[in-house]
Amino acid sequence: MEIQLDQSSSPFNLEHTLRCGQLFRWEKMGDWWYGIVGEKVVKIRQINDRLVFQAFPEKVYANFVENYFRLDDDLPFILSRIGEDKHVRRAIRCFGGLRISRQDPWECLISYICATYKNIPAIKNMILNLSKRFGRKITFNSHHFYTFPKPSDLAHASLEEIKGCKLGFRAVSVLEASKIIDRGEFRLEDLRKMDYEKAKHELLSLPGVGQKVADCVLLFSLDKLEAFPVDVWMKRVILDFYPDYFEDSFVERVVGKSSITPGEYETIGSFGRRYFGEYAGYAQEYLFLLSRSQGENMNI
DNA sequence: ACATCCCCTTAGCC
DNA sequence: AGGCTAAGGGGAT
Repeated sequence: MEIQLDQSSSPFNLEHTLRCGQLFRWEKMGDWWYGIVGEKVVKIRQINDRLVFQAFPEKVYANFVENYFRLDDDLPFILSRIGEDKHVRRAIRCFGGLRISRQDPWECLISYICATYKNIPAIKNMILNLSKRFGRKITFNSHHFYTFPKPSDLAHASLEEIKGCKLGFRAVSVLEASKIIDRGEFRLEDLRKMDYEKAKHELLSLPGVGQKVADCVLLFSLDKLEAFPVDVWMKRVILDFYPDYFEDSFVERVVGKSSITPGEYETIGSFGRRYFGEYAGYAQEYLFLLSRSQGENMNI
């Protein structure tokens, strides 16, 4: 199957989208990207304006790919809004066509609980371990892939089994959150129809979910494009590019710290939403990629 | 080689 | 209330 893109009305860059650190389940082999999405392996490549894809064991159609990569977002409009800022405009020139993905909320939640205080290669490794141990094996093009475990798979695992996937202290949060989701006490899909603030408040009640994890889940899986995740990279970028929007004492206090308090997180996050508007999450992704590429430490 | 720091932070303690 | 600290283990320097 393939999708014909119109780069002027609907720009898309597969490479930037898969390399920007929002997704942990994609790997490039030769000219093709292979990813595990739900119960399927998806193989995809972009050749100029063509997106060519194939899935196994079940087929997927254009609407599946369009939904996953949010090709329904009006990207030219979004970029014109956030691109009023000169730093974001520079990021857009470098990484135009980057899109936020629409992930499965359950997988996204567990992935970002695992992401706590970890670098991206290590996060990928933990998720692969969980999937090998608790997911389903799919062999395609003579490569082995493993689907992401379902809530009941993790909820009924022992703490030791989950720790065996190299999750460290995150294992307790992953197990407890899985039990809550599996028992039906927390319905992730219900968050989609709530506003950003309410949905975030709900997510914060889950173990292992702080503001950063909540914002990532809301942005990458629940259509809250105003979510503005603040990690150490984003803290640096914001204080570096926009110091005049904060009190001098705030900048002085926060700039040298490797971690930030919940209050400081809120200050930076609400600046992002106020300054960039309803598509703050898109601005965050462009700035995130820019900050990481500048240091040349693209350990993604 | 090898030590040391860092990591898309959270939660528990005081 | 808010500052301090511990918590896997792998990657980067």
